[in-house]
Parts: sequence; C-alpha cells; structure tokens
Amino acid sequence: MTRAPQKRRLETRARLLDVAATIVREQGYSGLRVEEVVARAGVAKGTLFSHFGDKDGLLAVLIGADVMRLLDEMESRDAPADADELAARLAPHMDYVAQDRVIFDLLLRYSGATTTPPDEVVTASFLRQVALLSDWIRPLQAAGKIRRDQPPELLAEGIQAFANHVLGLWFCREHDTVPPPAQALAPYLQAWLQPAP
Amino acid sequence: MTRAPQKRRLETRARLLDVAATIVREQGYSGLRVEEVVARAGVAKGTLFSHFGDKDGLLAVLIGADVMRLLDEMESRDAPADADELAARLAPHMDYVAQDRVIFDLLLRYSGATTTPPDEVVTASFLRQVALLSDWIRPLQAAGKIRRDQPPELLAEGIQAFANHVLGLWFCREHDTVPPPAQALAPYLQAWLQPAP
DNA sequence: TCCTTTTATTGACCATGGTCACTTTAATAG
DNA sequence: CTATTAAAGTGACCATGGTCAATAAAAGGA
Repeated sequence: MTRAPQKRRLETRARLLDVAATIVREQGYSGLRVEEVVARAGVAKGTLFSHFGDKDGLLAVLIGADVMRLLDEMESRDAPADADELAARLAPHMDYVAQDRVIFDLLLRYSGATTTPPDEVVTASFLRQVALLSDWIRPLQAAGKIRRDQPPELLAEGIQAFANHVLGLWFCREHDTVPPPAQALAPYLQAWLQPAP
Repeated sequence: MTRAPQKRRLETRARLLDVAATIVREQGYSGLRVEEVVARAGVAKGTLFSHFGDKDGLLAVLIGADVMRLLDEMESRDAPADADELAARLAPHMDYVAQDRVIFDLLLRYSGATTTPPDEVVTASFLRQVALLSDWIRPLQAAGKIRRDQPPELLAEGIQAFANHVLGLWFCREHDTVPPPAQALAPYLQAWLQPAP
C-alpha cells in the first residue's frame, strides 16, 4: 500500500500552488507558464509534473478551488424564488468562466464528473453544482414555479448544457458587441424551465 | 486589392489537403502531425501555415468538409415526423463527432458561427445545421408534435447545446460502459421539445 | 551508526506547433 | 528582353509542454 507523503513533498506542492496562484493573479490563467512556475518555486520541471501529472492537473486544482469558493457563496444565499432568480444566481459563475477561455476549456474537459469518483476538485465541484441546482429546483417545482414533469437532476444538467452553450458562443465573438453570458443565458433557461401552461 | 492566387498556390494547397486527408484516413484526426503533412507533401513547414494560418485552420477545412457531407445526407432524407425521429436523424453527426476528441474540440471552438461571416467551412456548416434543424422543427410545430411557444431557431440552438453536452460527457468516460451519445441525447430532446400538454 | 529501501527531485532531452527574415518564382511594366 | 514588383515558398529557429534515467534525500531495520 502507498505511504503518506513526506513533509518535504507537501511543502513543495504548497509552494508550487502558491506560486502558480500568484502568477494567475498577475497574468491570468492564459498567462500561466510551467517554466515560470518551477523557476519561481525553485524546483525542477519534472517535480511539477510528478505532483500534478500535467499542466491541466495543476490548473484543475487552482480552478477547482475557485469554483468551490463560488459554490460556497451560492450556497450561503437564500434559494431563488423563480427561474429568473435562479438565472441571476448563476451570474458569478458565468462571469468567472467567461473571464478566460482556459477556464472554460478545463472545466469542459472534466465535466463528465457527474459519475466519476470525486478524487478531484473539479469533479467534486461538478457534483456539488448539480446537487445545488437540484436543491434549488425541487422547491421551485413543488411551488409550481417551474415544470414538474422532469427530475431535478435532468433539469440541472440541462442548465449546465445551456450555460456551456452560451459560454461557447461568448468565446467565438468579439466580446464588445454581444451581451455577457449571464444575460444570454436567460431565454434558454426560461424556455427550459417554463411550467406547462 | 488582393489578386487571385496563382495556379501553383492552388496546387500546393490541394496537395496539402490531399495528404492531410490521407493521413487522417490512416491514423485518425488525433494522429495528424503538421511535420508529416509537409514532409509527405514535399513543402516546407511555413508553407502550410501560410495556407491555413494554424493547425486548426487545416483541421477546420477537413472537418468542415466532413460535416458538409453529413449535412448533404441529412438533407436528402425526408423530414422527421416527430421528436424521436429527429433525434435519430442526428445520429450520424453524433457518431462522427464522438469518434475523436479533436473533432469535438475543433467544432466547439468555431461554434459561435451563427453570426460570424461564413468565410469558413465550419462556420458555414453551423449556419446550415441551424437552418436544417429549423426546417425540421417548423412543420413539427405546425403539426403540434412539438412545443410551439418558442421560435424554431432557439429550439435548434438548444438541440446543439444538448448535443454538445452529451458529447462532452462522452469524452470524459470510459466509452465501454456508457451509452453512445446519439442514444444519450434522447431524454434531453424529449424534455426540450415536448409540447405543452 | 551504517546499510537498504522507498520517496522525492533533478535537468538534459524530446515532440510538436508556430514564426519570420530571406530566397525563389512568377507576373507585369517599359 | 530586362528590370521591377508582388506572390509563393523556405527552413533555421523559437516556445512550451512533457518524459525519464539518474541522483539525492529521507525512512527503516540491524
């Protein structure tokens, strides 16, 4: 069986994450270079890869943590009272992802998470997102504010699908002449959640 | 103003595309290497980039052509009679994209196409896909087979969103233990297109 | 303490996409 | 036919992520 990692290893890992987070703060996710991380952390390149597998692995930890933080905030607020409020609650997450294509790509690559074992932050964050959305959806269904003919989980996944759709469009256009994703999402959710009249 | 390209250039371009297509046939899209293309086409690396901008540019031409061929077939068949048939009509496209992550990524990157000028094959193929879906949707709405409360174009985009969602999940799992995308799509379309009872 | 085994780290090396100042080839003017 | 200009093509070079046999450091046992 595999032993617990030594102190040194944990320190190295922490240092790598710390440096990487700083660089992201300075230059954004698309400005992150593996070479710069290891240089500033004072370790060899191979060390980073032994810790995170590949660059995506490092990004996953950083971005996963960001998403978790966003989810904390979402959970701390009161549940939305209708579909429009639900859409509004998603705005911070949409804005976060819309900020950098690297984030979008990374999250998309890992988004099969709904079933895979949650050994990873991104995977865990997806499970949490579905759970949270479902928790919002159930009372809305009970109150007849949104459709009741589909299970909350399917509606939740649908919301994710539309969110990704809108974000995908966002990254294909000039960002100046087009509404931000959080706003563009509204009509889709409207149509998706609308109760049968 | 820019002149028409000379014969030589057209020949070079054709040769590059031909070689690239052959390699894709032999090794799939993920096996395509720029170096191999230029080597087998007998040109320098820079030439390829001067023709297609970057590797994605080359992929876009190849994949765009594939998609156009699929659309030709879809158009040649009679229109679907209900939501389930509509889902079935999408199967070839889903299978095509599901075959290789490179295809999925490329199409996603260009999928903002609905508004951009169709100077590119992929862009054009997206416009065509939306148009085709809308053409399928309108009669179904008129016949009361699917919901009538949303414009065909929005329903069409929604279908694309769900298709991408399902494909995204597909590439996150072991492909052996999970239903193929074409099949996984059904419940979403069902819920999305279902007429108000 | 000294030897052995496991864990952690190293850095030269590789793969691959992409750039660009320069050369070659074709078209066009005089 | 030659000179001039524009288009086409070239390949050395770069950026960046990733590999892996070799080495150093720690842990464990005698």
